[in-house]
Amino acid sequence: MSTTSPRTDPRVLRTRQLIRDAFIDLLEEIQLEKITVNRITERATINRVTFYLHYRDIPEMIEKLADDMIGEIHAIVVGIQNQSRSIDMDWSILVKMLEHIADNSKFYKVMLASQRIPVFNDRLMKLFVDLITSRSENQTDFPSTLPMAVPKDIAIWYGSSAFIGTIVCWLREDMPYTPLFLAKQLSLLFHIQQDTNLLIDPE
Amino acid sequence: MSTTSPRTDPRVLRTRQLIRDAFIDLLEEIQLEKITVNRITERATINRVTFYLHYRDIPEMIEKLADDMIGEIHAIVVGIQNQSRSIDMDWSILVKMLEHIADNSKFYKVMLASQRIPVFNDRLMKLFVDLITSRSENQTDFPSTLPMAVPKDIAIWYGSSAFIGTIVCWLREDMPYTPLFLAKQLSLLFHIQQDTNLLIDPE
DNA sequence: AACCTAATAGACACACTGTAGTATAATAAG
DNA sequence: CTTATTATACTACAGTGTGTCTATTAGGTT
Repeated sequence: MSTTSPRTDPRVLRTRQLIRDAFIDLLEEIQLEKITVNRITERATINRVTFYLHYRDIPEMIEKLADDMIGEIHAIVVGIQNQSRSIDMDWSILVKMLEHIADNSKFYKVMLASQRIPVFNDRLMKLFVDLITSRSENQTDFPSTLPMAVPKDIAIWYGSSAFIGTIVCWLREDMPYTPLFLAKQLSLLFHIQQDTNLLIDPE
Repeated sequence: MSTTSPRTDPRVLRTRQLIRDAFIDLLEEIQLEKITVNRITERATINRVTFYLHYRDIPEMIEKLADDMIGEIHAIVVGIQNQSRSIDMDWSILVKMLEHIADNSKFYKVMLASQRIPVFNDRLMKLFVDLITSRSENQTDFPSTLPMAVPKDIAIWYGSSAFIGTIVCWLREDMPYTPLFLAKQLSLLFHIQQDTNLLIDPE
């Protein structure tokens, strides 16, 4: 994303970090609607015009911030997928994800839990949907016939929403459980759903 | 909420309806950030100052709109809870809820699915959390011991998020299933989770 | 040292906000 | 029927935020 080679000027990185920190800071204090470019640059101790050298406006800046953070999670996912193809691949992914969120809890809390940034939620949702979809496709040991059959897309909506929603609640309550414990519970709840139901394709 | 006796002046109701319709209309077309009082009143064919006679600003207006709509859902819930105390009480509630959402799909789609309004999501979430919480308390036929035990709060987070998230996805895809069918699937997925797990209290 | 580029400073036109004062029409109360 | 109240309309204005421009300073790279 933005951590690639073409951007090496330390001044640019410094400014972006200042803007990011100022924004997250403000997001903890005031409503998103009340946050202005004025306030951000004032808090970041940079010139207002400098902001426009990096982002067109606040929504675009938010999008870029989301890009970066989702990029980091994505790197975790593909990293684990490459290093181990074992049965509990998705389990390790979940733990690493929650640890990453815990490490950046201030960021995630405002972007996801306190002042909700829809773009950010969307990106995470897509990530989970893709993950669960590919997981169910690679799954050959599927229970074939059961009394109840839930359309695949509904089951995926259900599972993905449940994951993200639970993480959001966990962040809101200031992470009362360890990432490892929560990952265990989520895994438990999710696999019950997956294994008990026959997922049928909508077509 | 606002449908009570003290407010009978038809002019007030008319103005509020105009504002509401204009807002939902705009929300379908442009980003929430770009919506101004100017645009709303222009679209509503009312004077800009009139807006301020009803709401302090746009966030407050959104909050009031959410109040009204959540009030309607709440009325559905308590209505059914009073008329029937049967085993499938929560099932009837779910169907009626989804039917209500389908009836007001334009409103729900923008407020919940396309342009996310966090306040609205929060209210719905609280409603579901309360519903599931009271449901699990009144449940005497609980499975007592099972190999896995998930803390009650996590299970409630999981279930509530799953419900709302699934409804949101359903709205985004323009309701590809009937309310009745979706209610059935949600009920299925949810009861598997509830009945298979021993929910333990955090204390 | 010379060169490039980021960041700053000040200014500008423009849009939106929030509030004030006044006027008009409809409703409610006597 | 008359009067008080309420909702809305219209105009105006000061304050603030936006986005852009130009010229200048400072930092980093070679």
